[in-house]
Amino acid sequence: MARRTKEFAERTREAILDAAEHLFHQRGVSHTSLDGIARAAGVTRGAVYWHFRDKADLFTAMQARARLPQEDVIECLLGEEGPDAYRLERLRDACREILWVMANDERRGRVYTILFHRCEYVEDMDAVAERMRLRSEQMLENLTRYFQRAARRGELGSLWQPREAAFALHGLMTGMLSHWLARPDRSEMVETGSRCLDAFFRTLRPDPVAAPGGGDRRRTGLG
Amino acid sequence: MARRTKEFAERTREAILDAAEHLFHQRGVSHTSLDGIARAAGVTRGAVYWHFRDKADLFTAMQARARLPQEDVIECLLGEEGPDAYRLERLRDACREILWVMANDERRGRVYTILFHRCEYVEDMDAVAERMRLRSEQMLENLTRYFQRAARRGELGSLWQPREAAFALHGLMTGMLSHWLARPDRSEMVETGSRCLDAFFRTLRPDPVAAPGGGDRRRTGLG
DNA sequence: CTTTACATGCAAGCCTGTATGTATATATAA
DNA sequence: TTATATATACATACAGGCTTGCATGTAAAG
Repeated sequence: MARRTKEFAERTREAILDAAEHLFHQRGVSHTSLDGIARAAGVTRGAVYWHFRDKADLFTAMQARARLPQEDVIECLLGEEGPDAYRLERLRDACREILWVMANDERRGRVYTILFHRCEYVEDMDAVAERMRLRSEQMLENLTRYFQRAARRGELGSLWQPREAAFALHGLMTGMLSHWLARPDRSEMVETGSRCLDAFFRTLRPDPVAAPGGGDRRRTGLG
Repeated sequence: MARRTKEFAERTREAILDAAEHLFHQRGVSHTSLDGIARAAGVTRGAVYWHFRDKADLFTAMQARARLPQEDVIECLLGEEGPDAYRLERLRDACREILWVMANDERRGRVYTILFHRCEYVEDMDAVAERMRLRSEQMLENLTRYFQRAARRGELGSLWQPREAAFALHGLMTGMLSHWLARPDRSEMVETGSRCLDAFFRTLRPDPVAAPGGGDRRRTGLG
């Protein structure tokens, strides 16, 4: 065959990325050959090498395509203004949504499973590893900033310092994601995960609501 | 060369395991060849194939050699009796010790870094992956049981159910380990990690010390 | 003399990178 | 508008390296 149209080429590129995503997920990154990807995509290695420099480049593109929700969510929250900004409930809901996305969005679930359990962060992947580390630092900073502002609003209890709360939440989320993404059955991921988040966020509050008689635990919504 | 003594063979075996551990850590499991391991150990592939069936077998042996502290610790705690049994402080200290071990015991640190970030849980490694999953489930069960007994002793606050506390602690530990094991510098691992654990465990307590007038947040140490 | 604890050699497969072929879309010029 | 040139989007072919698994030595321990 030969050159089709520009949009056809784009579809080829997407097919290659799809194939890579599935094969990386099934067999792991380093056990997947470019030839295997090409054939799964219905093309030859020529096409792969046309669109991507090498496997690491392909991997990066695959990762970028499933633009990970975390960063966006937090940065979005950090940009907020108004009476509801920096309420802990907002952050908790954002975390809950991340769990939901990972459990229900097949692409995100696959890509993150690959990132967690199907690739080795060495050699040609060390650029990827460095990006992952940086993102993680960035996330910690953003969370810390969020908790700082929440604390300024009186949302954070005296038991927690912003930085420790950030580390704890980040660790908690990472651990839960790692746990469930290692398993095919994610039916209880959202439910159990949300309960953990609820419990954790309740402990962040300044007034832990000693459940006086069984009253509701929501604050009156005056903000 | 030829057959030396039995103990010499054992030393050869250890040398192979040492080499494998370092190379897996440096270059990742699937990017490390048995020939590379053999040469790093000062032998040939013949020796490797004599002692181990294949790479997966070698990997398993390497993992087993650095018998992971977690299981032992928890099972040890679960076997305890007496007035101090099932105090949350005991569990917290155990978690803290795990952090310390990972930061200071080079072998454990390396092996766990490999398990977290240097291998792909697929294909020939799926037996390993299954074991990891089972361990994780086991750990969750043990933690749940511990928190149940702690709750029976009145150590657990009403905000937490044992199962959620177990999930949260497990996630928190996994996340923190994953975070720091991805980085060469673990100087603040124990300190920051311990502060997170302290904060987390304080929130588990039945009486969250509502800081009535701004007083100190530590309990009087009669426990 | 047999078994152990390796070393060495060989065949085969797989994967990568690159070089080269090729047909077509598209730009350009006449 | 048509003819031509060129860049595009791949397919194919080739060389080379790296691994693995096995088969076959081999020297010393027991």
